Amino acid sequence: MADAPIVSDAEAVALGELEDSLGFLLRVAQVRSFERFYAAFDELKLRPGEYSLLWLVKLNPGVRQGHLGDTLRVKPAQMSKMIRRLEQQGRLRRVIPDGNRRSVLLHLTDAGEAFITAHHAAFFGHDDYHQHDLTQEEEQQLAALLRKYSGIRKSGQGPAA
Amino acid sequence: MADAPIVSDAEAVALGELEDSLGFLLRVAQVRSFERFYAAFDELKLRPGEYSLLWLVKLNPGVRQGHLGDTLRVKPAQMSKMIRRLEQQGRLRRVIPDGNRRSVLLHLTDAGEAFITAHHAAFFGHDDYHQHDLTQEEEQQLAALLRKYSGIRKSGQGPAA
DNA sequence: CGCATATTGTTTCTTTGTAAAATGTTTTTA
DNA sequence: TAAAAACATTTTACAAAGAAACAATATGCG
Repeated sequence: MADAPIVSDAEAVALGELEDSLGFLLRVAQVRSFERFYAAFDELKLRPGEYSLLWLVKLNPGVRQGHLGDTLRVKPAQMSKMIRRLEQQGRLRRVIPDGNRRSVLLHLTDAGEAFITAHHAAFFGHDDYHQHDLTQEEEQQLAALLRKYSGIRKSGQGPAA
Repeated sequence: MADAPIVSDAEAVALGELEDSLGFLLRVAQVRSFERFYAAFDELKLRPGEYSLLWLVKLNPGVRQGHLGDTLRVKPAQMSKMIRRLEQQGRLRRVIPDGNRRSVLLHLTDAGEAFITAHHAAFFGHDDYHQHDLTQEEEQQLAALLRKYSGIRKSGQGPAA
């Protein structure tokens, strides 16, 4: 069912200009992405944002919680819940620094490190959870266009000017 | 604030391979799309799915509610609420056909037609609510790649085979 | 210093979305 | 032609997401 066609074969609904609407297409693509994610990671009880969050903590040890939330586009209230959950799972450690005791700095536990390593290939690798029909080149094109649409710059690359 | 950079200028969070993750990029792009939508249509009290739904009813008068839900990837329960809301707004008419009295067929009211016409340009046109930096060619490329990712075929175009 | 303002996260409350059961209708089949 | 199964939508109950108020800490300024 995950790969069933969007419209029934019987009588398709005419889309008209909606076929070219980025808002519509982005929503449909994300629903499809979630379906594929859950199909792949269901047994792990992994939620969509969790691996990404842990991944960023690994790459940026001691990052501040709010700063991470800005990056992942997760609102503070939700961030709070996610962090507590990951802490209870024993994958994340919260540190209140003496320098600024309002803030929370994040570190992976050993279990967190192990988790990231164990599922790196499933999340990022060629047996990626995205079972789409894009060629590797198309996938890279799509990623580049989404970054531009969202205003995300690749690491090395500064502003266009 | 809608166009503020994703990460603070101060110290960017390293993304690593997440920069190329379609799952992550699709989510960020959709959040950005919603921000832009609300910025443009706030005063209208228009919700993201409503214009699309009315648009499809205009193009497919008498379409069945469930069939429309499949197309828009909206679950039945939510579909029910959206339809009732649009009916109360006086833009949509629900018709129970004699042929199959389980189903609900949808038609626009005159007010619904007028609404679609009035905001067509804002939703689809060149003064589109998407204030992105893509060229027109890039926008079409992005739309095509999203369709392929999602398994949506453009109207004229049958299966690849 | 001492009060006003800003920062950073958390808690609470409301809204939105989903899953499961219920309702009413149609089709199948024994 | 009843009983059973399938279908299309709605209702209900629950879970996830968002907004606004709250608590704690830090900074600026008289």
